[in-house]
Amino acid sequence: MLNQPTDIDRLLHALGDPTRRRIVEQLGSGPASVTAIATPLPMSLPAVVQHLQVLERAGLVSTRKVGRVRTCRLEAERLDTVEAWISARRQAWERRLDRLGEVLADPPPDSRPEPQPEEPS
Amino acid sequence: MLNQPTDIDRLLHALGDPTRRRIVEQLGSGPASVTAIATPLPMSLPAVVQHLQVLERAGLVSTRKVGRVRTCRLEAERLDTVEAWISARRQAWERRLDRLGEVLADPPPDSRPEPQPEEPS
DNA sequence: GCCATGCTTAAGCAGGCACTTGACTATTCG
DNA sequence: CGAATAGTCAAGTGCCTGCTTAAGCATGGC
Repeated sequence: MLNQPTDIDRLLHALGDPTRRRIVEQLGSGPASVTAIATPLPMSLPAVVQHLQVLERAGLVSTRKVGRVRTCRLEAERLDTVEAWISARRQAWERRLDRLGEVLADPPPDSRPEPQPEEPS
Repeated sequence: MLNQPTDIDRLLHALGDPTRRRIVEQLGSGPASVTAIATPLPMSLPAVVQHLQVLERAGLVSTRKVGRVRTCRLEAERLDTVEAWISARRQAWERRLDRLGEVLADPPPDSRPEPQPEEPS
């Protein structure tokens, strides 16, 4: 944990907080100012700004200040990164399960790779 | 945050930690005992057990103790929950962008729903 | 120019989280 | 029966997080 956080790290951590997910969902219906985001939330404005900074560091929202109002926009493509991470792993596991299935369906006499822990009943 | 954590909450929080993701990835190549999981990790065994508890509360791994060895198994379907959450939101946003695209392509004289902040210039 | 608006900055605080060590229990093996 | 192995439990530590309040600083409308 003394390591600097990676990309997927910041993403998952940012999405791990319910307040931030709520912000993300609200931002899904269009860009909004900081106060517009903060108003429905049960906390102070600086707290919301801190959440927004976490989301921005994760790349999930981009902000732009014009005049005295900062407008926040959702960066939806960033979710592709998360989805990619998930489906990559899922595919790997499914391949493994497929191979396991083949072995179970047609067990050649000595192709057990590893003494898998099997309960001896 | 004084709220009790929801399902997706526990999932995203569990996956938000690099050590836990590493455990998940290692478990992707088959079930393993606690010490087998702990050995490659640069921390004490109790620390690993605590990570495993977080993963178990999230439903991402299930464990089973037979004799003195506890075997941990990955619950891959749990990632479907995360993927579902993501793609549900993404679809909603894409629908919105589609509608926005339609409006921009063929603007009927009075169907602007909201004064959306659009950068001047 | 003046006041309201919209943020920003700084400091501080409570609780959570990721660890540690040390002592203990339960199982297997020689 | 020991002794090694596998995990458990409890307590404690330090850092990180999610807040707070209070003050400050621009911008915009009158």
